[in-house]
Formats: sequence, C-alpha cells, structure tokens
Amino acid sequence: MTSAPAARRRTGKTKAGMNQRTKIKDIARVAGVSTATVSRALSDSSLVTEATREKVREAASQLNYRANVRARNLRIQKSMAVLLVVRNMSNPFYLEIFKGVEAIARAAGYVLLMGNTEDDPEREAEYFDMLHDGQADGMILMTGAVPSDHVVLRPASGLAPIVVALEAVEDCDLAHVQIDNRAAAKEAVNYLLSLGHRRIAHICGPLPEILGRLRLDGYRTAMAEAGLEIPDHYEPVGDYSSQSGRECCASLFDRDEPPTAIFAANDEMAFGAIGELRRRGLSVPEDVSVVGFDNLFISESYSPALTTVNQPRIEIGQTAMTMLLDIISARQSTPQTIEMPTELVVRQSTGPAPL
Amino acid sequence: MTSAPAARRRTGKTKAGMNQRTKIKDIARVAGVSTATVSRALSDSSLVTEATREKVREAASQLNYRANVRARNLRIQKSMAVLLVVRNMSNPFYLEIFKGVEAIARAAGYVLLMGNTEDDPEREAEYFDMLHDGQADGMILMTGAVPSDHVVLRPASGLAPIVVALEAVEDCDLAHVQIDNRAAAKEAVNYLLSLGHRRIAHICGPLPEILGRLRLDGYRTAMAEAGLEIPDHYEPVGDYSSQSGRECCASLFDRDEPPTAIFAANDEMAFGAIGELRRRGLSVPEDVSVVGFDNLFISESYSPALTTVNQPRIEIGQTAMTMLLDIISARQSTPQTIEMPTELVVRQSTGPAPL
DNA sequence: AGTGGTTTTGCAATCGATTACAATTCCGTT
DNA sequence: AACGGAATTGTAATCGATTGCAAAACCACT
Repeated sequence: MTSAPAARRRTGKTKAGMNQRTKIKDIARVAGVSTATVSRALSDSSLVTEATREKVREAASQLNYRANVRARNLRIQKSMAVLLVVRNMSNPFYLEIFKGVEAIARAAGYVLLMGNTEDDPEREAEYFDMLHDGQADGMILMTGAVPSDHVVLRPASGLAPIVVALEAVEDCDLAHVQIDNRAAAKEAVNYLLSLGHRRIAHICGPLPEILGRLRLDGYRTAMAEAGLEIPDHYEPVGDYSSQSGRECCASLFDRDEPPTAIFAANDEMAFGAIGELRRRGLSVPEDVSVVGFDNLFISESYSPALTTVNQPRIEIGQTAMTMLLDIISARQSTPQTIEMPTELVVRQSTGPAPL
Repeated sequence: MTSAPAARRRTGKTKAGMNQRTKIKDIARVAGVSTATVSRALSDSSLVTEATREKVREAASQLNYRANVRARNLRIQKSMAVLLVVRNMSNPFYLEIFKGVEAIARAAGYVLLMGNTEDDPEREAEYFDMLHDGQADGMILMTGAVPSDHVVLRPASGLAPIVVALEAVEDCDLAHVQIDNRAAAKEAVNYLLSLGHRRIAHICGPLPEILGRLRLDGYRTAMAEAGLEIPDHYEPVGDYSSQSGRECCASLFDRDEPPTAIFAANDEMAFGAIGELRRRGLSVPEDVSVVGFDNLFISESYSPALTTVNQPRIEIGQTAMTMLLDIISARQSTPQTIEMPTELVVRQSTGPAPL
C-alpha cells in the first residue's frame, strides 16, 4: 500500500498522552490550504480573502493553535525581548522603573528579561553578550557600567540599541534618560538654607560613581553660593545602605560643631541617620532636619515622613522604553539625552533651624 | 567558471558597515570542517578530537563567534527562560525573591522573564499562553490566580511546569513553596500574649485571599487558646497599603476599649498604624505594641525598629527555582509542597502591656 | 595487505514559522 | 470565448543552529 519510498524517518516517539502541539501544518491540513496561506491569514495580511481568513481562523481556534514563538523569532530575526540590567535586583528604587518599562514593553509586544550584575564586570559582559546573541533586541542599562572594548560598542558593529537610564556613560554616544542630579541636590540644600540652617552636612554616596559625585557637587555649589564654608568632616561617605547612614551620622555628631541639618544622598541613608539621631536623644525635625533623595514608596509613611527629592520613576521607565522602541524601529537614530524633572517633596523631617 | 546552476538566490543586501554576524558556517569554512563538527566541537562533545576542537575554537574566537540563541532554541525545543509572574511589580516584598530566583536560574543557564498581572485575569491568561507558546520553559507563579479552564491545566496537556510560590492554588496539583502563615501569625500573637497583652487587635489583609484568611485564622486560634474573646471591631480589613493601616488603626482607637497591641498582616500596614498612633500622641511600644509581617528590608531601620515575622525570601526564591528546574529536567514529577520556616524577629516596636 | 572494530567526520534532515517568487484563479472587457 | 491584469494561493527557500545516520579515517592485529 505505502508506495512512498521509506525515506529516513524520525522515530517520532509520541508519548501517549503527550498531545503534540499543533503547528501551522495541522491548520493547513484542516483548513485545506497551504501553510503560507495560514501564516498570512493569521497575521492579518491583506493577501487573503475574508473567506479563507475565516476558514483558517476557525481551524486555528478549533485546534487551539498558538504560533511557536521560537520558530517565528528565528525567521523574523528578532526576539521581541528587551533586557533590563540593574546593579542590584533587590534595590527597591528600581521597582517603579520596572513597572514603567514593563507597561510600555507589553503594549508594544515585547517581553522583559531581567539582568542583575551585582557590579561584577563578568556578569555585565554576559548581558552585553546576550544582546549580541540575539536574546534581546535592545537593552536598558541602569548600571552605568559598559564593558570596555566590548564588541557591541565597536563603531558600526550592528550594535543592538542601548538606552542608559539613571546613570550616565561617558565617552560613548548612547541614548540617556536621566535627571539633573546636581540641580536637584542643590535645590534640596537651598531649601534647608531657606529654613535658616547654616551647618548643613551631606552624607555622600560612593564617590567614584557619577551619581554620588553629582549630588555632592550640587551640595557644594549651594553652600558656596550661600557663602558658607564646609567643615572638613561634613561630607562623610556612605554606600546607600541605612547602616552606613547611621554610621555617617554618628561620625558627624561625635565631633564638635555638629550640623543642624543633614542632606543624605538617598532615602535609606536618611532613615539610618534619623535612627541614629533618635538613639542620641535628638529629635527630628526639632533638633536636626533631614532630607533624603529618591522618595522611596516608604518615605511617606516613615515617621517623621521624610522630606526628599522625588524622581519620576515610572516616567523614567516609560521614557527609557519608549526611546528604546524608537531606536529599534529606527524611528530615531541619533542618540538623545532626555532629562526628567525632579521635585522636592517637603514633609515632616525638616523644620526651621534651632536657635 | 561557476558551473552550479544559478538556483533561486536571495539578494542578500548587506548594508555596507553592517557587518554580518558570523555563523557556524563561517567557522566551518575557516576551520576547514563541516558545520556538524563545529557544533560538536563547541559544545564539548566527546565526538571530536582534541586537535579539531582546538582548530575550531581558534577559528571561533578569531571570528568572534557566538551561537545564535534563537536558532539553537528552536532546534532544541527549549527557550531556556523561566517566567516569573507577580501581582504587582512594584511591591517591594518580591525583590529578594527575584534575587533568589535569579541566582539559581542564572547558574543553570536560564534567563528570567518578568510578568506583571495587576490582578487582571486577561493578563494572567496571557502569561499562561506564553508558556504554551514556548516562550518559557516553566513558570513561577506568585499571584495564586490560575485562569480557569486554561489549556495548560488540562490533565496531561504537555503542561509546562509551574511552581506556585507564596500563594496557594487549591484543587490543582501544582508544586508549591510556601510558609505556614497560620502558625507564623499564631506565634506573633502568642508573643504579644507573653508580654501580658490581652486586648490585641488584628489588621487583616484582603479577606477573599487565602493569605489574609490564614493569618487571621492564626490570630484567632492564638486568642482562643488563650481563652480571650475578640471584640467585634478588632479585625479591621486593610489592603496591605500603609494608608489602609493608618485607617484601620484609627478605627480601632475611635471606639471604646482600644487594644494595647496590634498585629498587622504586613509591615506596610504596621507602619501606617504606627504613624497613626504617633499622630494621636500614643507612643510605641510604651502605650501600644505593634507587630508586622514580612520583615521588609526597611523594617529594621524604621523607628521604632519593627517587630515582625520574617519570611526567608531569598530562600523561597531559590527553592522555587530549584524545584522548577527539577521538574523541567524531569528529576521530579510528583508535585511537592515545600514549607519554609518563618521566624519572629523581635525589635523595638513591642513591649510589656501597660498596666 | 586484509580484516574488523573503533573513532571522527560529513551529509542532510529537522525544528516551525515567514516570505520571495511562481502559479493559479478570478473578473471585467473586448 | 479569449484576453489581460489584479487578486489569491501554493511551492519551496530560508532563518542558524543540532543531530541521526552513513561514510571515512584510523588503528591494531593477523
């Protein structure tokens, strides 16, 4: 009966019960058309009649068909995924950025791949490799670290698009979404000055990093413009942890001429500082005012509610993703830098300078 | 010269400057072997001589070759990705779980896809579809919501593996990683009882949800075992937000017989409650003790540092991912439920009952 | 040199879609 | 009825890897 030559054939071990996924071929058979037509019908191409389209749709839904994403991605040479790379996944600051990115990505049919570097250069390189491998069509980089001399950076290397958010990569024409850290810090300090404070200290973030430098710079500028000298020990350096905020605060109050106000480079250090002040019997804001930076979700319900600089995190995420999509679809090719507005949120941790 | 029949041929429009990615064919040509050998050499198959392997490696690194992940994934019928689905991406509680999952996934060569449902059934279904589409090889579900009647749930449907974490899906034999919410809640309340408190209130989470129910149940059990009646209004229902904690707390203290201790179903509501107490001039823990649940990263640096129930979040993430890998590789097939230990962390927000 | 066995290698099929190009159908005109 | 052009459909190439099987190379031992 079987006249077809018994060509090489796979064993096709269909485990009983393991119902094979339906593929485009099955639909073609059921609907009585070719696979090409099925593909076209399902992708709403204008090259099929309404009748055929309906027939195909019918067969597809009957067989519960869903296109195999792997096969499609190979063929169309895209992965419909974007890579989101952060320094530390458990930093709550990123949460709303994730959310903003996710919303835009989803709407455009992209999925989100998470990357976590822990500041390890090897891992950073790995994520860049993923771009190169075609695992993602683009990347939103929030580490500010670019592996030196990586292929993707070589000029005209078929560079998969990268948008840098929050951080800044120097000497490299990449798209950026950032805030004006210097100006925001300056505004925070100016507010303290306007309350009558003169002895204002700054708990810095790690200094080799650009963010820490910029905020420190803003603090110094504000102080300089107010004609105030900054005592030697008024710039302790922390690492953004609440513990380090506590320690920096201690170092400020263990010496003469303690400050009447503290501007911390982020909210967590501000929390730590407030904890330490309370431990010493000082009250906030009556004795010492404290300002943070970031406006974490929790800062509002802290007690005292924290005065801090708000970053529009959701919008930063949305903007970064939107830019990335624009670059991917080549709507945009010259790398832009977008600056998002910040806002000083005044709450209960700041008050007039004590007499 | 060219004797080969000019078969149909693509135009191969190589944009100048757009240097083509090197593929396995290129390596084969340079190394003077077949593509099969290249593939085998690079995957450390034992089927190639050391000499050939070296030759191929040489060519590969010279051409800066990286395998096309899309092509490989299609061929091997895997996507080497797992899907992590949460209710709300900006809930800080998930952060360390992400981290735990990420660590294990990375080590096993899997990438992480993020899913965010916002409690929208359509979006929940979408992520299940992604599994079906082969976008991911497995899923860690933290929403507790399973689309009713979805294909993947039909018995023996080639079901891509799912591990439910934190939540519990009833009537469905899926693998689970969870904590004993009832026992943990009971322990927290018992601790308050041991401090001499008798008027203890509970700020519940949303009640249709299993988590809220279990914690409430633990609270009631502890009270019952202590032989205490629970006044009518001692179980206000919040929604896990700090604002709702504030409101629930207010409702407790606007009536007669206010409690001397509050057990909140999560830390954020505990923060809200503390804020409200402070607003009313009550101090914590002297006048009222407060216990939370979750041990958020910030709870330690809150002031007063919050007494709360710790969930081993990193370990939960790690365990869930490990289970998923076991199921994917079929090392494990009968769905297990693993229970992770919790721990009451006593800090400064609790103290002896006032006289 | 011939034999049998074990390693290495190469050929070509395969994964499941999309799509260029060819072939067919349809439809209005002459 | 024949024709021309547009609208649909089908055939087969393609994306870039992995891998079953066959062929070739190698080796030891008569």
